[in-house]
Amino acid sequence: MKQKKTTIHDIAKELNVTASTVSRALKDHPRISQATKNAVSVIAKRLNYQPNSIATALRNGKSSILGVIVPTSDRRFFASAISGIEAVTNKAGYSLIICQSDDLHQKENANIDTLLNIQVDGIIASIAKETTDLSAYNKIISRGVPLILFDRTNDSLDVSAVVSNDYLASYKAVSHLIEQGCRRIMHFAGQQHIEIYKERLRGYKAALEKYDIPLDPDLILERDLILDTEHVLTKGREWGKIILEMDDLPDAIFSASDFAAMGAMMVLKEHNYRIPQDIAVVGFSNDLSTSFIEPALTTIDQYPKKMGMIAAKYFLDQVNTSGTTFTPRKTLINPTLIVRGSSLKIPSKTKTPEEETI
Amino acid sequence: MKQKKTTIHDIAKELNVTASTVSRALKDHPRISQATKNAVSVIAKRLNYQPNSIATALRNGKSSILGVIVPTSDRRFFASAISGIEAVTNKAGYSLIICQSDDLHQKENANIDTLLNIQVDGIIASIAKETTDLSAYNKIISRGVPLILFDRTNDSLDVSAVVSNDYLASYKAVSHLIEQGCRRIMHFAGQQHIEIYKERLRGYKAALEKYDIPLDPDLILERDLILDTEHVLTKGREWGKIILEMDDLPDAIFSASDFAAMGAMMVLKEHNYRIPQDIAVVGFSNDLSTSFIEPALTTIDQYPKKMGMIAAKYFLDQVNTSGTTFTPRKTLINPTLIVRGSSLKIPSKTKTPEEETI
DNA sequence: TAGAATTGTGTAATCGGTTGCACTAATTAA
DNA sequence: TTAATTAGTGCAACCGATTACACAATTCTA
Repeated sequence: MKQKKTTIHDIAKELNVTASTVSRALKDHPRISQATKNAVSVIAKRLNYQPNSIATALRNGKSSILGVIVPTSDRRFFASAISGIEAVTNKAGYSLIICQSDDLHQKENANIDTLLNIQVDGIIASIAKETTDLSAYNKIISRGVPLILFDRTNDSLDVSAVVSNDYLASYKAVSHLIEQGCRRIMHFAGQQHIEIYKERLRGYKAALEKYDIPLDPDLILERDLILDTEHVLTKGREWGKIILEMDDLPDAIFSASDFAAMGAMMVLKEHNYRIPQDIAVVGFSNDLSTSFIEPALTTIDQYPKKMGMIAAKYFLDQVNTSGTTFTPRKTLINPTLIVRGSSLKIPSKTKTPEEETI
Repeated sequence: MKQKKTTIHDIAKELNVTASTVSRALKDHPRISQATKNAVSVIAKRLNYQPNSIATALRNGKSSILGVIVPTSDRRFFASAISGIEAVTNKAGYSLIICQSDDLHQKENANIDTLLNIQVDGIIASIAKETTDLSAYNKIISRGVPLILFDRTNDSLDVSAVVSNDYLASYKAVSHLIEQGCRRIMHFAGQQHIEIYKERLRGYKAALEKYDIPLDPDLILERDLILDTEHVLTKGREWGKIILEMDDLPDAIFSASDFAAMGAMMVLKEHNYRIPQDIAVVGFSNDLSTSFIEPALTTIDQYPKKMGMIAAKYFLDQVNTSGTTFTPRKTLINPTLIVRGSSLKIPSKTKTPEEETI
C-alpha cells in the first residue's frame, strides 16, 4: 500500500539522464533543451512526482514555513489576525504553523524552540501575558530569523510591529460615554505592565481630562484580564458586584475586555439595573458574542485581519531584503468605536443602534 | 548578526572526533564511552547546539509534523478540537500545522497538497462542506500517510474516525422539548448530503415517533447551515421570519446550528414572542455565545476537545503500527444536552436553568 | 577555417544528521 | 598464551534536491 515516493532520480533513470538534468528541467533552466524538458514533464506526471520539500529545505536552508504564535486562537481577534496572515503569506508560497501559548511563558518558550527547530523562515507573534523575560524572543532575532510582533508587543525588542492605537480607541470610547451624559465612568483596566492596557488607561484619563472630569482612582479597577473566556466572564461578574456595593454608583463602565464587560452586565441586569439608562457599558475588541448579549455591547473594532495582513507583509518584506540592512517598521492601526445599545442613552439622529460603518 | 547554527561537525572538530561519534553521543548510544558523551554534551551546550530537524527529517523520512485541516478555527468547536489534538501530540514530540479550508473544496485540496509536500507524518481532518470528490483524501491514503477524520467524516474512506453521536443528541434534544410540552417542533436541518445533518434529522424523527407525534414535513427547513458566523445568523433571522408567517405557529425550534437558532430567537423576541413560553429553542454545538444570549440557549455539548484527543491518539497508534496491517477504528462520542433558559418551560426540581453537569 | 561563443548535460560537492560495517585496542575466556 | 568478545570510533553511503564547475558538441564569428 505504502508506495514509495518518486524522486528526480526515478525520472532520471527512465530517461537515461542524470538527476541534475531533471532538476534543471523541472525548474525550467534555460540551458536545458525543450525536448528534455517536455520528456521530463511527461514522466514526472506519469510517475506522479512530488518534490520532496524537506530535501529542498535542507539544501536551501529555507523551509517556506512561517511560524505564528498566538495566546489562543478561539478569540475572534486572534482567529481573524491569523486569517489575515494566511491570506497574505499563502500567495507567497508559505505554509503557516500556528502555535498557541495559552498565555503561558513556558509554553511560549517551547513553541519558539519548536519553530526554530523546524527551521521556520520567520515568526509572527503576539506575546504571552506572563512574559517579562524576553530571552526566547532575543534568541529568534540572534538566529537571524525574522520576527514580527502584533498587538502584544514589547518596545525593547527591535523588530517590526503592528499594533492597534489603543489610546485613541479608549479616548473615543470614553468620550462617547461622556457625550452620552455619563460622568462617573468605571474603568476595568488590565495589568499595567502590559503595553496595550497601559494605553487604554491613558486614553481613559485623557478623555476625562478633555471634559474636565476629575479622575477618581476608586473608579479604576486594575485586574488581570487575560484569562480564558469563562474565567474573565466570572471575574466580570465579581467586579459587577463590587460596583453594586459602592456608595456612589458609577453611571458607566468602560472595560478593557469584552468579556469582563459582559460579566458585569449580567450581574447588573440580574439586580434590575437598566443598561444603558442606569449604567452604560462599553467593551473592547468586538468579540462575536458582544452582538448577542442584550443590549448589544458597544465595543471597539481593532481590525485584527488587517493587523495580520500588515504583519505578514512586514515578514515578506523582511525576507526579501535579507542582504541589505533591515530597519524595523511599526504600524499603528486606528480602531473604530462600534456604538450599540449598551451605551446609547441619547438616541442618535445619524446612527442606528447597530454598528457604525467600518 | 545572522550567526550560522552550530552543527555536529562543529562539535566534532572541537573534540577531534567524527560527526558520527558526536551523533551517537548525543543520542546516548551504548557503544560511546561516558567520557566522550560528557565532552560532547559540554561542547554542545557551550556552542548552543540545536539539532537541525530538517536534516533528521530528510534522513528518516519523518518530519514530526502533523497536519490538521479544519473548516475554520474561530468556532469554539474546532478551536477546542485543535487544543485536544495538540495536548496529545505535543507530548509525543509532534508539531501541529493547522490549515483552514474555509469550507471550500479548492482550498481544502490546496491544503492537502501543501501538507503532503512538506511531508507531514499524518493528517487529521474535518471535511469541508462542499467536498463530494474525495480524490484528495484518497491521495493522502495512497501515499501511505495516516489519515484520521473527525466530526465531518465520510464512510467511503476507510480510515479511523471520531464522530459525535448526533442522532442521540438530536433525540435527546427533541425528547426534552416534548417533555417540556412542545408538540409542533420546527427543525432547522442542514443539508442532507452531509452525514452529521442527516443524523440530526434522524434523531429528530425518532423522538417524534417515540412520543407518537406525527411528522409534519412543513416543520422541516433544510438549508445550508455551514456559512460564516454572521451569515448563519442572518439566515437564522430569515427563518425566524418564515416561522412568524406560518398559519400554525410551531411551539419550539430545534436547530442543527447554534447561530441559526440565535438568529431566529432575535427575530422572535423583536416580535414580542416569549422564549421559551411561546416558542422554546434548542441549538447545537454549545458555542460560547449561546450563554450570552437571553435567555441562554439550550444546546448540545459535543466534547470537541475529547474528540481531538481521541483523533490524535488514533494517529499515534497508527504511526506506531506502521509495520503490521492497520485496521481503522471508529469512536462515537455521546454528547450531552445542556438545558438552559431557552427551553425550560417547566421549572425542573433537580436541575437549575444553568448547565447540567457534564 | 580556426577560434570563440553557445548549448546541453554530466560530475561531484553540499545541506546536517544517521547508521551499517569495519577496524583497532582492550578485556575476557579457555 | 591464544582465541574470542567487547568497547569505542571511524568510514562512507545515504536521504533528495540543488548548483558551481567541467566538458563535449554544436553554432557562430571574422
